[in-house]
Amino acid sequence: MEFPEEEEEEPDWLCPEPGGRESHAAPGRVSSATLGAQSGHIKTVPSGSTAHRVIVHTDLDCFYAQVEMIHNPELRDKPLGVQQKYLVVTCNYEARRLGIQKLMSVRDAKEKCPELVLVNGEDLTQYREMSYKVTAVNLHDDMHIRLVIGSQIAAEMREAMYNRLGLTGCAGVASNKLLSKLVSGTFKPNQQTVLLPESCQDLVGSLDHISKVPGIGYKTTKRLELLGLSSVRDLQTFSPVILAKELGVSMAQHIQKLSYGDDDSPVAASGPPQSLSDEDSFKKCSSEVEVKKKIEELLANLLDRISKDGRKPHTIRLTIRKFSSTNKWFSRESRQCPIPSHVIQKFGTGNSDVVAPLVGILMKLFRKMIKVEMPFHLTLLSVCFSNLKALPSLTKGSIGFYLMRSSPPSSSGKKMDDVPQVQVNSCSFI
DNA sequence: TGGGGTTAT
DNA sequence: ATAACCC
Repeated sequence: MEFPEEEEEEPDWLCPEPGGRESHAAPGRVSSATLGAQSGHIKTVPSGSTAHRVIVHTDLDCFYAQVEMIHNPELRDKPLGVQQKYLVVTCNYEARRLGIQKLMSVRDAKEKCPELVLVNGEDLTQYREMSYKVTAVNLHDDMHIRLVIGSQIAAEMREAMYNRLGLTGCAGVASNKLLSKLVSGTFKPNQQTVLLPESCQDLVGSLDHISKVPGIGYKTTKRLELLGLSSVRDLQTFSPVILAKELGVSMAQHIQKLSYGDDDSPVAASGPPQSLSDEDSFKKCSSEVEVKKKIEELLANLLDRISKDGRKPHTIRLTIRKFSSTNKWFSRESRQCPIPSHVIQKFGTGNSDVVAPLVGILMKLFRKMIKVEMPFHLTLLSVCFSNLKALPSLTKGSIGFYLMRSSPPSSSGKKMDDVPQVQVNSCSFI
């Protein structure tokens, strides 16, 4: 029947943070100049630590008594107890100064403090109502705080990008990936923008066409246009049932959510690329011999890059684009297959062991798409290595992995001063 | 529109 | 394994 409360002397190893009351930081656009200057101390995080969360627990002071005082302000400066049956279940701090404790009997309380004012707290309705409001405020303010912190992090990321690489860029800070991407370009060179939750609908509404929604590409746009949809509003208000008939339930739900700015897709750390490819386009390629020659060029290039990367591909893919006067672009076809394990082994060593078998595989893939006894006309060839697997010992989550330069580890001649200038296990923050 | 790249089915 | 999507 009572919200938990904590009653403790202030310990001397902690101190209250100053000024919670007046700190109404307003998120909005944040100039990098404003944020460039904050500084601070260095936190060291043990490698492999899972300490990446900040938990804030809030604990209201004598909740029931506060609610009563809000409803009847005259009680503010008086000792007040909230009574349920024969118990004073909680009381305000004035009453506590006078010796009243939680769950004291009414008789004991009156004895201790005859001036104690008692209100009946057996009907929980007003407390429940206030409780709903508390969670709503927490939700709202939590978002607010996250956005403020997000804008500081964005500023730090841009600072780091500039200091370390000399690159400038924009950033968008919002409650999900879709929105942050959409808002990031609002102010264009080298600025950042925070999207307030209230402005979310204005943002998606400001898009002049469905094709501007990230996630709705060329094909989907065409299909939506056939349904008569062109504005974001059109998509928002379109019948979900009919949309699902056209695109399937999953796609329909997905893009309709996007049209409202809803996006629950998780953020994934990107790290190094998941595939490496090389492609070339040309006016015409129509004989098997030519194809083989092009493929050998592409492959040589890729082999070079993959050996610098250090990882080994387990899948290989060949992509072609056939000439066609209508539907001029984007009809690509591809075939892929696993790379035999005995070929994979030979990757780090001199590449020439690997070329012949791979060309053989690629030509087989080619013949799966093109009947070579018939005339053909290609305008593009592409070779792709994917399903890249790290060498042993360099584990994919490790810090070293992400700090590693693009050159492969070499067994000889690596001096200690080649090692990164950055302290590996210290992160500077806020 | 070239040369990448990732994700959904 | 392949098409669709994105920048």
